[in-house]
Amino acid sequence: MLEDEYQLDFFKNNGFVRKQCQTCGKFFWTRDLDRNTCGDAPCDPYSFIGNPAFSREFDISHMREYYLSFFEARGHTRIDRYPVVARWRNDIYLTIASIADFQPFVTSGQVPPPANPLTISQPCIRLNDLDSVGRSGRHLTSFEMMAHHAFNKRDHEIYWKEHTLELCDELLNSLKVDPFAVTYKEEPWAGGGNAGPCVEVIVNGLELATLVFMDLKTDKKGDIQIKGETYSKMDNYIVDTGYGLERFVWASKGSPTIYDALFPTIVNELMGLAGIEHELDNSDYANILAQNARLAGFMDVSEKANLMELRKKVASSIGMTVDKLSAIMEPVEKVYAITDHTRCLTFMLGDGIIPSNVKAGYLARLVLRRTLRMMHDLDIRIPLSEIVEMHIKNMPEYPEFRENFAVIQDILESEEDKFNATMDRGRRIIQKLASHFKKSGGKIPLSQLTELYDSHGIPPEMAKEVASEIGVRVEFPDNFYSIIGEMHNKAEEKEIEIVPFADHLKHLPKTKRRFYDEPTRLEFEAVVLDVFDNHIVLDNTFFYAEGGGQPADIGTITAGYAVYRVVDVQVYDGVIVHTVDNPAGDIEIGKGDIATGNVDERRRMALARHHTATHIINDAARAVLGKHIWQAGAQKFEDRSRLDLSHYKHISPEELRQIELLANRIVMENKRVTTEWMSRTEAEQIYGFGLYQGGVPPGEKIRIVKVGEDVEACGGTHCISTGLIGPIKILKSERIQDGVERIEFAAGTAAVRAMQKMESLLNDSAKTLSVPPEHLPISVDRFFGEWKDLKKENEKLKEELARSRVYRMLGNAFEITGLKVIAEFVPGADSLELQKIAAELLKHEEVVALLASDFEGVKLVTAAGVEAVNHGINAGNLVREMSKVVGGGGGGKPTLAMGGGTDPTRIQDALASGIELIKEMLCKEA
RNA sequence: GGGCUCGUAGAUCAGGGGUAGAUCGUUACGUUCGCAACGUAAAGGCCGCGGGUUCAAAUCCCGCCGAGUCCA
Repeated sequence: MLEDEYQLDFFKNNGFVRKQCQTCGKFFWTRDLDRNTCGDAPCDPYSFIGNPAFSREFDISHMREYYLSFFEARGHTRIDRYPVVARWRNDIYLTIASIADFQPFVTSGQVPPPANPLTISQPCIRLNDLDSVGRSGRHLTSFEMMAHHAFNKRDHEIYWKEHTLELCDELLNSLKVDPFAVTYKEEPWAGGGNAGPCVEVIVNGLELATLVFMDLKTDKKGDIQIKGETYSKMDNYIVDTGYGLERFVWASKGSPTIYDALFPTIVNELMGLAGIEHELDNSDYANILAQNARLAGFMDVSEKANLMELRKKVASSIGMTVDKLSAIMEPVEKVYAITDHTRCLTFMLGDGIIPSNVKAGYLARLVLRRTLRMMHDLDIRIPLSEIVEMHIKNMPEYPEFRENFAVIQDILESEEDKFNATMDRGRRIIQKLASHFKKSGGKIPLSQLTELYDSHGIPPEMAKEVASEIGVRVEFPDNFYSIIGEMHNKAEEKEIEIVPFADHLKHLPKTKRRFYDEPTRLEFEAVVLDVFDNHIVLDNTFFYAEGGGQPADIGTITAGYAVYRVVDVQVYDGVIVHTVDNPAGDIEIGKGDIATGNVDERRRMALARHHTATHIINDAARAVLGKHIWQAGAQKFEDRSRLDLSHYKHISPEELRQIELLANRIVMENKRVTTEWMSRTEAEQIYGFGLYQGGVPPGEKIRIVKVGEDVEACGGTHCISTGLIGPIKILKSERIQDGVERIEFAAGTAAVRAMQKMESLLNDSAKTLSVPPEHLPISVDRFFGEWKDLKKENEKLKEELARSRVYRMLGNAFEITGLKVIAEFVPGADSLELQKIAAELLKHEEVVALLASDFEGVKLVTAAGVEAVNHGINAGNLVREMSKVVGGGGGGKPTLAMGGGTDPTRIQDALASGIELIKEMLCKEA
């Protein structure tokens, strides 16, 4: 990045000089002529700990208010925060910065900002440095990014670099920050497809703010190179600032760690529960923490090796052994992490994330389980919800969290139960595995540990703990978790979506979608703009193109005498392509022809009914289950529709009935369904982000569909009033992911058909049992019970029969060299019967039995008593040879074996060959 | 969205082509004034569902349903 970018009048007029850092070589601006380092870690240490950077202390809410009103007083409009779950975006799950609120449509210039310039304090969540949280003294998973933004265009500039720096300097001055302690470090910024010059604002070793001047976008033909990417100037350029609220509070207090500055009461409460004496008044103790935070500022402590390094440095600087220091620090660090993580969870759950094993929900569970594990380590035995409640009380400026607390508590409880169940299961698995390895005398190999973690969620630390109780050693490398990461990264390949026939579409104008203006019209005329293969593009159309989980319309396109059946309709960048079915060959329609389109009414109505019904079910589910309900996906069909909802437990049959009833009431109220096009920003401000149930549509204007209480951004076709939907019948619900429930339902004719189908299922079943349908449950129960009883009785009888047959067979037995040989054909006996007989015969040690039946082909069972086996008889070999005779195979143990074949006419031959074989076996033995 | 593991008695699990098992729990009997403990015995299984391979499937293969877990 060019040096010129930073040559500002602000610096020159305010006595700043540009210097190069002696340590890191980066350039920075300072008023202090004697300064030689940039002020940032690791070049300079923290100097605000025990020595606050501001003239007075601020807590979070006062600091936030101070900042926002400061910028309000300087011409900025204050706007409300956005949720921490980035529902308006499909590229990230969590809001990671204030600018994320305005990406992509505001930053790209497509949509005007809600205000300009504006100021906001945006709660953000970043989980990148999870391992450093608690250890470094400064890392947080959740923080508020205070910001002021100005969105400039080439022809309309609000303000740019000069004023941004003026404002920053003025803010710091107003807080009585020593002007000589402030440095502005030059640091080019790039990320998310944009880049620009950037200034980091550092006070007393702590980076308090980042001022980004975003004016570049990635462009393969661009002439500006940064970090291997080429960029070009944008037409719009954006002031993107980020002031760390929590860091401001920390700097104002000068406490040893940021956690003690932010939530002292919660930290103290948890320290107490963990049995730690957290006396910050004790100067020795405070010094350990302060020294730890100062030195941690220099390094990345997420890795174990670095953490050890940190311990050594801190230990030597305060004259303590590493072991003793670790013993003090580890529990303290865990309390800090728990405090931080629970605030993160408060934001996540408060904003409606449902813990799950996918997407944002997985991130919530990740944080949640880390927290539970640490609480377990410290033996803190209070429900998670109690800590979350402390945070909620601490944040009165977020009343929505208190309102949602009942649901949050419920979620946390069920998550704790799930976690405990997983850990119990895990413990048993390890115990089993460990005792297996104890027998073989080895230790548990790494491959087993990775599988344990990957498949069962058992962390290696726990495996080690449990295995050592049994006396089996477990070792795993420090980079265990990165090994897991690599295991999963291998099969990572992204498919690039190719727009087919892009060449044809390039020059075509966007198709006019007339089904929005006249939702009930189905016949229309249009000019043919292009025809290629079996695709037709018109200048306007009433055919709905597949989108928003609604399949395409079908129908016909007619030109002259030629009629074509439309089988698919897709939209590519605004151009609607009708695909027709033409087995005959060439399409006899050309560019410029006038064509008539006819949309199939039956299908259109069926899809519209299901679409409007989907909104109603969504609304009804929210009313019955709670405000956390969010659409996680939807698909409409002609005969049914399905809707995936975020919910943390199973929808009970009773809840399902309530949802169904409520949905049908909304139908019967026959409410008007209204649609209007609105500016995105306005719509978001009026209706909130609940609009984006079905995803985020592009563009400045979005279509708002209101169905009763439900308001969504939606591009689908709808019934004009709810009464037209007809009945709504829920068909089933299933859990498609943890935290996501799917409801399948039918509307209108499809609902009637579905009910008829269920009715006939019932009637058919009832008919088989000759009972009325209402008796089915009782009758089925009775029949099943009787069937079980009969099965048992049958088995008993077979055993009895076997016993009685045995007497007869023993009488028929003939002798071969001292052994009693039985060769019998038992007509109709199944394999189990023969086995029972054989088992009975086996009680006689000198018996050799060959049993055959003609059940389903041929079944054979052979048995040899102990004495017979000693004489060289092998039942397995006998049955194998006999089975060959009847065209099959068999095998088993020397004492008892089974086999069979397909040719019943040769049963006697098989028995004869068995007898021969017995003779041979005895000869061999003799 | 992708990967992996698992569905067997009321519970926890073993078995992994050839007569379905263990432990706990349940019931009965014995011992006891009674209980606990102990002893003896019994009851309790569509081996998740549906196909396929095989003489034979709880076991192998395919599909579905259900549960768990890791990664993005």
